[in-house]
Amino acid sequence: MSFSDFLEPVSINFTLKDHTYSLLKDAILKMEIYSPNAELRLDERKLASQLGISRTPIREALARLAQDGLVEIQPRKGVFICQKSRSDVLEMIITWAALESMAARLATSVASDRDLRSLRKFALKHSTSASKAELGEYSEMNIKFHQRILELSGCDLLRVTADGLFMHMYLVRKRAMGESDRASRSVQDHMEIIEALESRDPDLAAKRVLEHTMRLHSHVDKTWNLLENVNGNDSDNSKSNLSKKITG
Amino acid sequence: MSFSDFLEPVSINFTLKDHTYSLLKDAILKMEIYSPNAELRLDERKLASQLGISRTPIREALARLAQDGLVEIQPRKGVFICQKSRSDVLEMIITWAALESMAARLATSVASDRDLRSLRKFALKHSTSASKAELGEYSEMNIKFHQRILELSGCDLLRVTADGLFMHMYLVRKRAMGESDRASRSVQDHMEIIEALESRDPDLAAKRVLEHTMRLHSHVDKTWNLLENVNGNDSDNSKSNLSKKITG
DNA sequence: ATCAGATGTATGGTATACCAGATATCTGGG
DNA sequence: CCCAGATATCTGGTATACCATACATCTGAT
Repeated sequence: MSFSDFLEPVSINFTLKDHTYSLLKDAILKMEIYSPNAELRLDERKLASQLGISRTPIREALARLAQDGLVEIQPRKGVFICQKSRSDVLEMIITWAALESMAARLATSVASDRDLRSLRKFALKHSTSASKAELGEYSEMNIKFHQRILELSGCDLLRVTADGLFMHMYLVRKRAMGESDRASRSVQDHMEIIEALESRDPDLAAKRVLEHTMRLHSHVDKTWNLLENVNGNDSDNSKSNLSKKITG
Repeated sequence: MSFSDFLEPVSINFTLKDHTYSLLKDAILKMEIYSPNAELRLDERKLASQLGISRTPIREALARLAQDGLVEIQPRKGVFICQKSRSDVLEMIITWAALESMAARLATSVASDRDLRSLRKFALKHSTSASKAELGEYSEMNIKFHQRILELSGCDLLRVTADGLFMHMYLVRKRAMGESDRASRSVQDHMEIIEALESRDPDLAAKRVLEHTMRLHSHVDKTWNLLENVNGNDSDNSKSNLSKKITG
């Protein structure tokens, strides 16, 4: 074994730009952007010196993050992490509902019996964590369940688009999600969704996913009460109690 | 009137980066990217000299376009305009259907009678151009009609997300859309959608939008037969004839 | 004491130089 | 004539210098 056999290249196609993009994205998603002392401003030069690279790849990464809606670049002012308002979050949930409802509709046609059995098994396995109030774990599995439905649709664009929304939901997860009384209802919903998929009924599956997700909409609508000051008057939106109206 | 009164500033917050982004985006959307002699590669230095600016703002604009999925940046290879495969387009239509169907659902609750009257008037006004086979005009109005429904949902995220899809559809409009026998059916569909909205029936409105858009899916599925060589084997996708299965 | 204007500084916007990988071209041996 | 290896060059990746704006601070006049 010669010396050069140990020299595995660092990974081909590696670019600082892409690396910085993931790095910044993860950092933003992990940080508590709603804590009162959160530093919302990103200083290019500071980031550059912290990461030990120049500003160029950082600026390109920031341009991508801005396109994602994660940060806002104000010309000659600075780049700031975007805080989501209640109505932003409610719109995300609506859009998510639209996508996943369609995914469920597709899944009744294209998912295999094996896939559905696997989904049921997954849901059952994690149903206990809901009752035990292990909310962190449950929340994690909850997301996975929904992502799985998106995957089973076979439509990658639905999945990718929804992933973009989940990313933002992750930002506000601690504010909007996870109360124990919702978890048991959620488990029941999931089972009914699986049954609809198994019965290969596109309308029923779509309806159940829609209703399930719109229950989250109602919940967030009622319980979002934090730091409203940052975005001022946000309570006049006309989507209040929308969930019941539109699910027929 | 003094001299300086004539010196109107160029427009505040103007940046070359943003300007270049719109410029390149429009250029890409307008060009015939499927013509056999289309130049798919974008040369940073060439663009820079053509626009008379440096590479930096161009690179930032390209980073954003890549995030949009309009171009692909291959590290140390080059940046290329993305050609859409048939299955890409079919997935876009599915996702579009999901979004607009939800928009119609919402619109039954939040759109005013006045808005709906205006929509009906708009559809009637342009229904003639369909029969006159003025396909260019009809196609334009067709898009507008659908965008209007997205607007009437009151959910900006639905609208914005769908706009991102329309943008891509624009790229392939000459291949996928506009045959005169579809136009008259389309007009009829539109009227039925408006009726559903006016009757304030969320399920019916959602269903009719879904079926309408999935008819486009079927149409593209059947008629997409161009330049398949660029993306190789693309006919094995399992979404063929999906439209009928999933609309119940 | 207060505030308009001047000045300084921080920070994003842009241009440019240089580096490195990828590809095309050349060249010499077989 | 063909092909492997060397070489040239093209082009994207990165670093850095410089410019312009926005904002803070200072200064002096009222």
